[in-house]
Amino acid sequence: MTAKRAAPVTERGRQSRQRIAEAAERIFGEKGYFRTSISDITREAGTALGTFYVYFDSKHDVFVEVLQGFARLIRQTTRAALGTGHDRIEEEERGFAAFFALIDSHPYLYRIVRQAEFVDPEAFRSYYAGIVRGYEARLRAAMVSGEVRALHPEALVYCLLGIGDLIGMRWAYWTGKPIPPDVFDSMMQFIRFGMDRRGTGSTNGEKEIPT
Amino acid sequence: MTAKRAAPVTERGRQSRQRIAEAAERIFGEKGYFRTSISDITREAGTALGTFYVYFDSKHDVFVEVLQGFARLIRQTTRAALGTGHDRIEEEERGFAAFFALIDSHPYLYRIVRQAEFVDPEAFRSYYAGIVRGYEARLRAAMVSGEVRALHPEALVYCLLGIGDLIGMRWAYWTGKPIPPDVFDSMMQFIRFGMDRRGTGSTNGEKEIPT
Amino acid sequence: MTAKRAAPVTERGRQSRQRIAEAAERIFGEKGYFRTSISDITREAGTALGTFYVYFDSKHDVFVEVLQGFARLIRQTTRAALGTGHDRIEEEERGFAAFFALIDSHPYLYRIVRQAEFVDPEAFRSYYAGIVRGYEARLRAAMVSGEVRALHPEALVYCLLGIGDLIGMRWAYWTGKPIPPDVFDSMMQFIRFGMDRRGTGSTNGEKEIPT
Amino acid sequence: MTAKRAAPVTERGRQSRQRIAEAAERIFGEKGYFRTSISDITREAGTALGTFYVYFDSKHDVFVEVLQGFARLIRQTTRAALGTGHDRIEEEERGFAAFFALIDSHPYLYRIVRQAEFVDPEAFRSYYAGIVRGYEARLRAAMVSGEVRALHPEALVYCLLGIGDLIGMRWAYWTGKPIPPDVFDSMMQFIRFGMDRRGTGSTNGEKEIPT
DNA sequence: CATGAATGAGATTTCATTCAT
DNA sequence: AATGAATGAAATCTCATTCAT
Repeated sequence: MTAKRAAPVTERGRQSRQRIAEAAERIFGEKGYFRTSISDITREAGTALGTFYVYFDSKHDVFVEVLQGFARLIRQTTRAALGTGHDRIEEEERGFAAFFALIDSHPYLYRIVRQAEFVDPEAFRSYYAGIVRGYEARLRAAMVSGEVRALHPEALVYCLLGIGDLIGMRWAYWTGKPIPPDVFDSMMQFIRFGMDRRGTGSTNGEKEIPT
Repeated sequence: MTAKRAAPVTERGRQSRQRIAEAAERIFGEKGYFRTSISDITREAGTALGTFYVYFDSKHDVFVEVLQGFARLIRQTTRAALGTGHDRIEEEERGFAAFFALIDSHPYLYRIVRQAEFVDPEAFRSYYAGIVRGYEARLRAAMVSGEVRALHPEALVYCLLGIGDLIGMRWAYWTGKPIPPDVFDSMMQFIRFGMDRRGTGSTNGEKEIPT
Repeated sequence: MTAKRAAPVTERGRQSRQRIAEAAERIFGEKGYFRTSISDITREAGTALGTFYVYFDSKHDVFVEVLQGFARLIRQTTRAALGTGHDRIEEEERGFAAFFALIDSHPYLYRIVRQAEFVDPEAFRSYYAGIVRGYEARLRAAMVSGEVRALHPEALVYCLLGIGDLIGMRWAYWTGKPIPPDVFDSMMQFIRFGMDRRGTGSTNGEKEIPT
Repeated sequence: MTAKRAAPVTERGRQSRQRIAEAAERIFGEKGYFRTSISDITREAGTALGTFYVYFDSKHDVFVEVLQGFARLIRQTTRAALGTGHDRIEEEERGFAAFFALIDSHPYLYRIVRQAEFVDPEAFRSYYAGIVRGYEARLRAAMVSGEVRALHPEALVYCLLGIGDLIGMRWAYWTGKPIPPDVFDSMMQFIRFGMDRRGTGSTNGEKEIPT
């Protein structure tokens, strides 16, 4: 889809393409998109410069591919956490834990997402849109079942994503280590009280939620 | 401070320098740091290319200056909201409102902050550190007075900043319009329940907060 | 050695690199290092500007390479004159003749050496050091065999190099023609009496030479 | 003569001009002509950039002035050594000693001369021509009186200048210290035997000197 | 006289991309 | 498929010089 160039047919070709894509991921993560040159990528990949253009049309092209790969990965990972908890809040907790574990094991990819906004705003928005869509649907369902309280479900999604983004940036990304448990607990406490309807029992006197 | 070049001595020089800094702010906001060239800036400022180097050492140099200017602005603005509410939560509300109004009137600056991470990670972190410091101190005070609940005050700060960041991105920055009231209300409800100790009365059995 | 850029792999690359190095030699000789621009060099070489940077890191880089090439050439040439004369003085004569012939056929290179001092003092000194080392060793040997007189062998070497430098500058380089025979004879007479122990027999009463 | 700009009329102007000329001398000596910018000079002089052009037409202009100042100085210094020795050789010795002392106290000026060749070949040659003229005349006189032997007086002058140049470069300029006595003695021994007719008594069978 | 702001031509360098082999 | 040489547009930065005050 992304690459207009012909997909490799031989096994050797497939390997070359993959080596380049993986090298791009590492270098983008290390130096950032704009400071990365094609020859940085091919040097890392151990191929000749020209080989890049056998498989990709441009630097932008490979960037988008890497970004989409990460979007897929993040969805798979968090989705895997679904259905494992007793209630919505527990699932949130597992989802966040899975997300942080992902950042931890793929710090480069995290950085790639953060800069995608400036490389290709369009791609960046659809990255978010893809995540938000499913997330919002699940929260709405939980609202219906009375587990979750929110005046504006999409706003709630962005609140949650924002929390994950910055806690992840501050502790996982900046320190290069796993999130400390007390930080995680503090964050989850905040989230639980913020969204859990039953946990607090306190919706008395509030404006009613628009469906 | 930032610029090693001599500060302008005459009024004319002062004006030129400012015209360039303001032009840089606009262009960085529009095109992003990496896609902006010095000659883009001077064209916008209406000066010759060389004039840029009379006042700044590099593109990076102006960028940091602009970033620091915004850091100052954001602190002034949010600080102005302090002491105007009856309690901590009300002050949070006013602080967030002030922040969103700021993004609204300076969308370029918002974008500049978001990309600072890739331009100069060091400057980006100190930008955050400067904001976090005061914020965290105020929250700790509110925890002492029993208004606010948090297991880990710094984590709470990053939760709140994350919410502001993404809600601001999604509604103020992406749409170019003020935050819709229902989004704002939903966000504030989430925050209020998340951090307000008294509103919920439910701190029973929790780990005690480290001072 | 000098260039950090990868050496050319194909024959075509080898030729391009050499064309550029040779063009640089000519232009440096004509206009001087500082007045030469990279595009002067590539224009002379008949390549695109960017091609220069495929093979060299900077103007300084080629310069040093050209200088080292000349150092090699000068050593080879003068060394070829060795062992052809009956005695040390005759060898000096042949050495000087060879040196002047070299200047004559490579006036550009001569100019490059003279300006190396200001381009790269370090490289300039090692150029001299390389020449002095062998020269001094040969003179010491001739002192042991009683052919040559000198209180301080290294000083003698610099005297001889100084003579060659300035006579070469005045007659070969400035006039663009071979050294006139009478000038050469006069110089050699001066040198012979200056250093030949047997020719004069007059070391009587002098401080003894430190071995 | 050199400066086409009006000579300063006030005392203040005279001082400004001199401060700039002296600053130029230092900076040219330190960084070399081509790496020196006008603003380097005025910064060192403690004046504004524009002030330079009140007194000089160009960088080249001030360079030539500095060079000529040194030419004057060197002639004065060596001439002062004349008439103080019993014979020509003794005068040579004093002349060389004076020259080396001069380099020692003005290392910058020495460097300026050496690079003049590449800044302004014309000025460089006349610098040499000015020195050679008087030098050669004195040697011819000494030849007539039978003190000195040379087949080609001008060649002898260049031999002597070459020796002074390189010995000065190697010991005075490179080391930044006075010439060691043994080096000086060795050099003078070489010169004495090389040119002194009486010291060796050996002009027998030589071609006669052209007057 | 002195100043310093302004200029713009020109130099160096990078790099995405094309292409012949 | 793979290579690496070649390209030239574009970006950054410097600096001699002019000029208004």
